[in-house]
Amino acid sequence: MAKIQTPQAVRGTQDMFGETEERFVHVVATFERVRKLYGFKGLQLPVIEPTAVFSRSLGEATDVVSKEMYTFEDRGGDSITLRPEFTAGIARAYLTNGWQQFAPMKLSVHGPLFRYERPQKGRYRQFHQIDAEIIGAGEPAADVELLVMADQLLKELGINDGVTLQLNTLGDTPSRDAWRAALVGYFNDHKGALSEDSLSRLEKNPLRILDSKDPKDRPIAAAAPVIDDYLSGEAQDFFGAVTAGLDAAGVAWTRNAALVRGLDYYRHTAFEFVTDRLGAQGTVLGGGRYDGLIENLGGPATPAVGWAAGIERLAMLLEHGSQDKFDAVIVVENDDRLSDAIRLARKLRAAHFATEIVATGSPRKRFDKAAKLPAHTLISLSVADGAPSMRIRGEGSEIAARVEAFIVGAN
RNA sequence: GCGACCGUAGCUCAGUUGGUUAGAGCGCUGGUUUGUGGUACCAGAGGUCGGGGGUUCAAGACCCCUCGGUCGCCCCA
Repeated sequence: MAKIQTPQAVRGTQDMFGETEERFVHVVATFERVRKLYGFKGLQLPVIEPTAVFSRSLGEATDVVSKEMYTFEDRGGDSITLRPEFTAGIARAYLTNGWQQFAPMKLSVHGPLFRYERPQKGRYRQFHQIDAEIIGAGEPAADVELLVMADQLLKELGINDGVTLQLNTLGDTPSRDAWRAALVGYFNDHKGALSEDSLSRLEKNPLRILDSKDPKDRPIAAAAPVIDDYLSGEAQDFFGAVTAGLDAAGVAWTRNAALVRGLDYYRHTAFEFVTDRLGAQGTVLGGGRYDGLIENLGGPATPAVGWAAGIERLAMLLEHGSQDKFDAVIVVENDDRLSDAIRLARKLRAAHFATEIVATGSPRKRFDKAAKLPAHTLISLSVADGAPSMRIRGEGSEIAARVEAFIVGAN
């Protein structure tokens, strides 16, 4: 008989288990707790959307739309896309459900996203993000609230060490356009010294030359025109209000004038929490104000601001995975005690003690097997001199004391 | 899309310039030992060396293709 090839996971996907899974869940649980502290409502959204949701918001011709989305035709002939981001889908839901009536809305989501990219450290084809948005709020206080929440989240996860908040403003539309024109002019004057990659960026996405990694581009980028010289008074006031709010909240930040967004719908605030501990994928959490997006989707002009963070990346930064521990492990050292063990386990679990039974394999080795499980209490059931015997070994912790007291009380 | 490195038991890996029946540790199963105990010893199961093709008397080692993994570039909504 021919041996069949064992199926493999799709490239760029992962099966999370054990410590990896526990870290992942911990990030989500922490996010859920923190976002409630700030009054953000939860949202559950479809994973698939009409392709137009993304092609219209991101721009038909961009690489991300043309090359990096999972797009397919369904059986009815409609073009469907696995969501590559949350923001566009949230904006779509806002419009289709008429949520203007609730504006301003503070919303949070988390779940899987899909991008057809080459996997590398902290980058997968199916990845997961937590996401927070405020839609319908045009004032800088909304930006501040979102940033303060992000800062608290990172602190509660214990990964704020070595993470810095980089902040920039892209200005309002006139400011941004003027700056962009000045940059294109400047880079055109220095064409000869730019790297090959940056020459093509000059055609497609000139702002990106500013954060080029190529050492050839660095000095040119460093001397490029800065947004500050092109900011309108209104845009300056807006950015000033954001930084003042952060200072008032005690959130540390640094200005990064090279922090840009490629898409035109971004306005004003752009930010990234960046770490040096994840190789090339340094951004841990990023976002900004996207006042132009909802209009791109055919809706009314609606100011909005938000951020998203990769759960896998956050999980990788966690100090140590808190391994789940059993409250009690019951060892059946003599098969005659199996029923007793089942009865006791049932009682413990009903009292909300996480309990495991070890009753398989060589009876002589079961104790060793059980002792290797992470547990607060180890309960051994055996038969000594013809009489049933139970021994409890606690680790001396408060939980162990409660388990022991419960067992004594229950018998 | 481009580049570098990698792919040998369930896991972590060794395998000498190609040369008999492919190894270790951990884990697993069984036995012995110990007995308020996470010990030690013995034995066993488990591998068509990611897959396909080629070179050779001979390939886990060399060549080509392919599929995965890792890291970087590009991109980054």
